Amino acid sequence: MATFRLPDGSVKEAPAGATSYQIAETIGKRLAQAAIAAKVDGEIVDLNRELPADGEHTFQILTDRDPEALDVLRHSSAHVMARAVMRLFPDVQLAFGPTVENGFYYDIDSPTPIREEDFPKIEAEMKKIVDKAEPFERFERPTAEARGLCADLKQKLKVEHIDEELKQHPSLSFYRQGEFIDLCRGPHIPHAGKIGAFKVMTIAGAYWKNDSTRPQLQRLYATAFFNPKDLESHLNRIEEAKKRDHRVLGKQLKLFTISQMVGSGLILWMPKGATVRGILETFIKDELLKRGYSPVYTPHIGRLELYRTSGHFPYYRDAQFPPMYHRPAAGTLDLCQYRLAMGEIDEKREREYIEYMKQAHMLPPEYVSETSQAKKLDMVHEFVLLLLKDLRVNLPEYHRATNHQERADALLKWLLDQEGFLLKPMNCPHHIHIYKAEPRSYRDLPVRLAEFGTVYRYEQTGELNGMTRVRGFTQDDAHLFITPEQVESEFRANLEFVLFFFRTLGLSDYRVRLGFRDPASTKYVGDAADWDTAQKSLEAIVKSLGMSYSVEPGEAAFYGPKADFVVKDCIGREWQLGTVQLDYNLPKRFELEYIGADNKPHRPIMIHRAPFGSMERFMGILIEHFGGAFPTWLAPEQVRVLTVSDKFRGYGEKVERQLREKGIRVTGDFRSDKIGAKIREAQLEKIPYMLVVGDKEQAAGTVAVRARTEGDRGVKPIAEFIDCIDREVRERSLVATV
RNA sequence: GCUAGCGUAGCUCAAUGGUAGAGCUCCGGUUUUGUAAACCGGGGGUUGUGGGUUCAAGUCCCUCCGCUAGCUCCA
Repeated sequence: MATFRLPDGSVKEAPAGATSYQIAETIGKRLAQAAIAAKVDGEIVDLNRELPADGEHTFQILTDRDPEALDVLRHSSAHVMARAVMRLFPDVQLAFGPTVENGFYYDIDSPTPIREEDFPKIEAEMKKIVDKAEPFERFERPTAEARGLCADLKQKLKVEHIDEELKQHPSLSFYRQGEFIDLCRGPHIPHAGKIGAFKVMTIAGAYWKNDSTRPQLQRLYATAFFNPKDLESHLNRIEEAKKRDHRVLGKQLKLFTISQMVGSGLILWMPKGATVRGILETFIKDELLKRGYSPVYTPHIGRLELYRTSGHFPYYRDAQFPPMYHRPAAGTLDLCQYRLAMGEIDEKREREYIEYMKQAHMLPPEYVSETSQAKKLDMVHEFVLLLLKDLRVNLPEYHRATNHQERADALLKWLLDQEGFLLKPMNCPHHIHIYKAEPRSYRDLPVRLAEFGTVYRYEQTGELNGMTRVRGFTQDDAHLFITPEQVESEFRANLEFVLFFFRTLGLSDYRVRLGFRDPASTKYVGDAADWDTAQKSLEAIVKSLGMSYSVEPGEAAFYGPKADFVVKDCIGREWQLGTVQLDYNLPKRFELEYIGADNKPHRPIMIHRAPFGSMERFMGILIEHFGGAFPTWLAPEQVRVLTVSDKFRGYGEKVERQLREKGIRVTGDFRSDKIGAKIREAQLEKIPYMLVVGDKEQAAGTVAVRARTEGDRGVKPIAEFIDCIDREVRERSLVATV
């Protein structure tokens, strides 16, 4: 006999073999009918799973009112969708079908591709399944037998998954629903009839096991709810959110544009967007000066050698605009040098190199088809010989070299003489050279160098997205050079700095991510001890600030761990904004020093930080955050003067002039339109204040104030309105106060 | 980069394989107006690019470019 404690504190006893459903029945018939699943000792289980035979347990019946039940419903819906797809598409291979934030998906490999026009068919088939309300039945098989069952069902991906990851389990569970059997951990709803509403949303590609070297499957996204009303309101919410899209508002409100001619991912800030950005930049600059930062300016390009030293060029070669060399041949030889220097590489790196060569339009087919690494390197070598001859480059050291590494070295030596330049992908190497420009004493530290630094990265075409993912952007960047004792206070100050900005702008919906090193990956530089030190102090600081955060291995920068502030856009995608990064590695690479109190040289530690991240991305998120309706202190146009008829133009101009003299961003609409039309236009342009002037106002020297959010605010003397709006701006108020 | 979808006037969208059209914007005029759209007229297009099929292509097929969603990547 086991005892189960319910949420209300009451206790139920159940004999061995009893199920959650049976307990629900003892509580009430209606509850049993409404039950979706049960939660036993914190774990969600099927209603008809056998409960523990003895001991004391916590127990809860989940109904459609529990958010966790919705997750169970959606998981079951994924099975229903897969079942429908299998009926409609022959020889379908199933991969994974988990739930996600607002629904679920199933990864599918089908010889005939699924397309959007197939959705109605799939939904109709799903409806048939839901209407039949067949139960989900769980059964277990020893792992070897389970593998056999998957093989019998011709589910190759499931077999592969068992072989790769599930082998160590003694047995595996399946769920059967009618003719459909799926390897699955569960839990599930009792029967398909519980699915009240569903909709297939989109189809997209997704790599098997999220690995770009594996085959690409089709990911079918859908959502499901307990009742149709919830689905409807979910779809409405999506529609509403889309209206906040910064790409739509940016166009409507003339904040920014992107021209194909200028280039993809390159933002053209229009006057209104530039005004908002300028205000934000001034705001940051003022705050930085208060906090002991020194402004610097550095150029947009730098010598390639600089980025070879920092590691940025070799690490992110394929994500950069191609290097600039005076000699066209140098670019080609650079690629060959890169390959020779890598030597024999694994399949994954080879694939990356091939991708990069494709990008450079320099890929001989025989290189791709060649399987031997040694022969590939020989081919590159032959190609170099050809180039050197054709281009009349005299390189005796290359010819004397006896192996590919020596050849790579000889080429590199030549390349370094060629004075290649790179559009800067990062500001840090430049700032480092300002630090290095003079001897530093421990008394000078921290040195805090700040710059709105514009950087360029060649992002993959599929990644480009409005202002949030671009190829040229300006970071509100700064680099701090500090002693080990200063790590904690400086890091803490920076996190507080980011929080201050977010608070000022009313950004409260963010999460903090601690990006740590993935010990299994080779992409990181520096020794493990430095990393451990850095990661431990970082986590301790974040913890002491009382911030909630998640530690994510593999999310670190290649030179150090970081704390990122992550926000969501209007369609739920996450973007990294502010970031604070701890770096023990670049100071080593650049041999940075300061003279300590002991009169001996010491190595400083660096902090990279950008509270906004990039002006472009931040602006994009801010547009969505405010729905394009900026608070008065940020609004590109704060006030519009509207004349009731153009008889009052003279007075309107006087009001406009008085406001402009006080630094208020104001325009006048003196056209011969009706006042209603002018108001409508100003409302649509999301201007915080409209001042209506006509007969009465002209006579009394007043303005009739209309706030965008509040409507008519009554008549005020001009001077009083100026005082009010002035205060609102100085206080950086997020709401209208006039 | 990959998978799927989409590219028609400055913007939002129409147009069975058969003469490219509407609303807004813009320009000219009339109107002189009191808190979310006054009226009349006009301009505007090699239907993203290049090729193909056809008596005939915005529409069907191929190429490239761009955009959208997702995946991979993200210093």
